[in-house]
Amino acid sequence: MLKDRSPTRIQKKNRAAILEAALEVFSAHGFRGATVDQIASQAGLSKPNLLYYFPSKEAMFTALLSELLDTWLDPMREIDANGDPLEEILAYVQRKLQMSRDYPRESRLFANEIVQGAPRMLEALSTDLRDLLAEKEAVLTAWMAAGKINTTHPKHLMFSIWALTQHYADFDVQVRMLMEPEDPFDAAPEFLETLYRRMLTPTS
Amino acid sequence: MLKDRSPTRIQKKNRAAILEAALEVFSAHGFRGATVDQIASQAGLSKPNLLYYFPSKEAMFTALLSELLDTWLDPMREIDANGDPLEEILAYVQRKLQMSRDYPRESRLFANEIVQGAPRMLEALSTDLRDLLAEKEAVLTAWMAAGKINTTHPKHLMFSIWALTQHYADFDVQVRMLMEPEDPFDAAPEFLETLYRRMLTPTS
DNA sequence: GCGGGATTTGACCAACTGGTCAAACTCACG
DNA sequence: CGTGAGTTTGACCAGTTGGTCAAATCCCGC
Repeated sequence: MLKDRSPTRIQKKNRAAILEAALEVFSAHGFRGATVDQIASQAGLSKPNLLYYFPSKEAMFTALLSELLDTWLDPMREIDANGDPLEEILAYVQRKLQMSRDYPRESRLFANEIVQGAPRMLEALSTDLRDLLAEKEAVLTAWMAAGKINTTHPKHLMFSIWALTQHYADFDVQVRMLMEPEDPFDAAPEFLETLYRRMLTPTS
Repeated sequence: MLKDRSPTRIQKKNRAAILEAALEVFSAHGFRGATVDQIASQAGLSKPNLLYYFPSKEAMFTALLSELLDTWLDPMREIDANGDPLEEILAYVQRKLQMSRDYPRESRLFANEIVQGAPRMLEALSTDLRDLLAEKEAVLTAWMAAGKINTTHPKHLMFSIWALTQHYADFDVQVRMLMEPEDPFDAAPEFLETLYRRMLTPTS
């Protein structure tokens, strides 16, 4: 039986290996489509051994989600209310795009879950994400009121950034198929910078 | 045994009921997550009866995809090379947004499939969608060359329209959760019109 | 090097799932 | 009507899946 003392060396290594394997499999097949056997073989462990470290498949999934959500929201946290408004937003867009390039599995994990109604994630989203969005929405609104950036609906502005950047990770196969042999990430940064610069530069 | 003569009244009704139920269930749970029993009970038929009309779960899914893909691409087909460039694009964005509002299940069906690598759809996409995109890309390029709209990467422009409009259907739960009690579709049309107007209006 | 907790696993189980099939039922039409 | 094709289904099957468990093995501090 696994006690909840401070984790041993082996526990740390195996839990990490399991979560890494779970990310690989869950992001590719969704919760229902993934099997514990797949995760086990991906992690190089036996199925009963996985269930020694996590009480259930569900527990692996939620552990993975809560471990990743924080990292996933970091680019938004870094938006600095005291920086130059337009440059702050453009930098946020680029950070988010970078996340799609570097961590597409994480993006697809969340996408899979939300498309299906986020049954296991809605609670986390409705606290962490909601609070963070409210905070940054206030920053955007202040910038708009001060005439630093063009006025628009701040929430839809944020949604648009998420949609555009995550699209390159979530719909990767489609985008790559339509762009081959080019790499979508070659032109995407410039495209998005141009788009948001034109969108937000104040028309004095 | 089901012959491939012209369909009887009953065949038409039941095939339609099955595909409607399949759309409901597949779009909510993905291919792997959906069960034939679920589809059967949603359609008000018995499981063996479904398998009388379709040889397998896979066949229901692919029948559904090929039936819907055409409709899904219609808004893009309607882009008129002889219309006013900016207005044509803005109208396309609105048609696509309307699709997300009126047919969110279709959007999520495709999203589910593409996020997971589009294993059963890549072939259709790589012919129908690829050809259509190539055609409309040429139109966009001509408009840009003629100075009718601002110059950007035409493929990324199309991707951005898909990403932004489908986001409201695919991530519906998240968007609604963050906007409640407002309806996202109230402000979305205006937001997207403003965005693409600013993005594409030629800077003479 | 040994004792006991930590870790690992083969064997197993019950539930579920896609699919089959023969028998029953229904319906259109002569 | 009656009859044969079209339609429906209860019972069933084999493979898969999440999860259990007792026994075996490993590993660390003494």
